Amino acid sequence: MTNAEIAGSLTELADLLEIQGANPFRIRAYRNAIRTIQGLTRPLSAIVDDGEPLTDLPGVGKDMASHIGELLATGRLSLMDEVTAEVPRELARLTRLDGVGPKKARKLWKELDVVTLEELEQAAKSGSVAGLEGFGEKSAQKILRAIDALRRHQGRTRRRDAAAAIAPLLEHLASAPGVEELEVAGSFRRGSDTVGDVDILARVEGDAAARGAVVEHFTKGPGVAEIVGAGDTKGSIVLDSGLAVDLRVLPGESWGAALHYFTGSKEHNVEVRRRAQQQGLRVSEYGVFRVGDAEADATEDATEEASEGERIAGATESEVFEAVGLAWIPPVLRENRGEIQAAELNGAADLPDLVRPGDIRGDLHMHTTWSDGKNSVMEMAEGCRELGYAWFAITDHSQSLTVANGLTPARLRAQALEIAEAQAAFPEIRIFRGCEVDILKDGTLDLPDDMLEDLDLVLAAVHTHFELDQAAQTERVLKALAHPRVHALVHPTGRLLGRRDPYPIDVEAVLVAAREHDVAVELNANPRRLDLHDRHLFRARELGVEVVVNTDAHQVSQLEFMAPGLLQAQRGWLEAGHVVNTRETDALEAWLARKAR
DNA sequence: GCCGTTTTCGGCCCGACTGTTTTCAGTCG
Repeated sequence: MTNAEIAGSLTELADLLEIQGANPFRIRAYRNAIRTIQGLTRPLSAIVDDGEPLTDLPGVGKDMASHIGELLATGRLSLMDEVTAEVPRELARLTRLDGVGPKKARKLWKELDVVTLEELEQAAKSGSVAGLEGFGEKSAQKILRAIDALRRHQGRTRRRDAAAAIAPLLEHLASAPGVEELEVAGSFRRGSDTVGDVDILARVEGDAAARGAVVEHFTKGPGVAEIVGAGDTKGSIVLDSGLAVDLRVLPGESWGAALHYFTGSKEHNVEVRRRAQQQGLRVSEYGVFRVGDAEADATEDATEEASEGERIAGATESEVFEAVGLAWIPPVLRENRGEIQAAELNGAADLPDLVRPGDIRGDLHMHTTWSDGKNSVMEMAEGCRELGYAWFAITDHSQSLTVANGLTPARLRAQALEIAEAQAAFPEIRIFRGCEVDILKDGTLDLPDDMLEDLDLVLAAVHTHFELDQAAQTERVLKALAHPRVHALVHPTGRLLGRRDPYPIDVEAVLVAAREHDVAVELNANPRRLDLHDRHLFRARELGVEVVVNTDAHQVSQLEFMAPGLLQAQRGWLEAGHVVNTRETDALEAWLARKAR
């Protein structure tokens, strides 16, 4: 079982235990362990195989270790069987509805015998939900809306699409009177590949009326399809695209605390607060406060401020981190994957020096009109020159990918002439001649060895037979990695965000093999792919597998995809030294030449 | 169910909103 599957099983168990009415702190213990598992970069199976005790993992004790062990060994959980004997399994699904948690789900089940979404919908329409104690007519209506929303809008929005959607709104907000500063927080700021909704923060100096006016201005912005709510501190709207956007208006004294709080991740925030608590501090979106002991509080004025404790930070994010003994942590790292430990000031903070756009010297994956690209070799060269690259590679598709007009050996040789012409026209850039070669179903490559030996660069790619099972798919790719001419495995899992899941493949085995055969893995920077995932990039870094960030541009404008790619690379903790395309021309030539001809 | 710089018991992240109440439980981010 994969870590995700194990986390999924434990989450379902925790949901059901919660509905069953288990000790809330026991539930929290499950969630803590799940969070740890979700943050792991190594497979739990590998940890067990290496003989390391699972109880070394934070939040994992004796019981949790045994649950995980059971799942790994048998794929089942005996405790789950016990719980589902009492609580219907489908009930956990109801808690996914907005406004329905474990308590309400339990009540609906016990009192109305409601288990499924359909049954709940009927009960809400018939009026029996509104008649329940603790529920009312509004609750019933809210449940119906939530059911509708769950059915209608499940998906997440790609970050780049979200950026485009909110750009006019941000411009509109910037012109609102009293707005001193604007920042997009949430997963958007953390550079996630997709976002659920967008959180915008606005710093406004002034009274409640001034803040309320900014919220009202926000609700009248461009593209607003629906106003969900609007008050003095917060407004919620839905854009025409269906993207939900929240605005929060804040005074300067808590700007940094709010920015930190609303940037998240939730897991990161929980960890920071737990840490603060151990130091006698309280962290909230309003600031960092020293917790006074109860007696001292009683002797002070009974004002709200006194009971809140002394504010020691809040205006900037840096001072919030500093107040809890941490260096400022870049938002891309805030996933509770070890960044808090790395930021400990008294442990000489050793946060990674993340790869930056200025480090990039070139791009090793792009297409031209020879296969399915929109621009010529010459035009791509011009585009790369404008980006200031030292080098780049032309890598059209190989012959078997006929839908993309893949190149036969003869056409590849003909293309060499055109590349030579471009090289002559652009002497300041080194142009490499490569190919994105298909990995065939049996793991062999789509071009004869003599052709592969004639190229500067060989990228290996899966474009077909996504239907193979994990064992077969993995074996197929491992065979390709073992070919002595392959420099990199590109878009290694084949996912298309929001459209196609990764094909089943053992990424851990692929990374280990890549290390063994000295093959780089690609981070495909196309915002629809962003493949590899950041967690796998982190793992590649751990294993010492080289990463190459490529745009896979099919037209000149797509060369700009390097930016979203680098954001994801940063989320994988990659530094310039881990990324192949930060190398200067000489070093890159040596890197290419290491694969014996 | 986990954990320990007040350690083997007694704690466990924080604040706000909503709808239902008449002082609060449940839910959310």
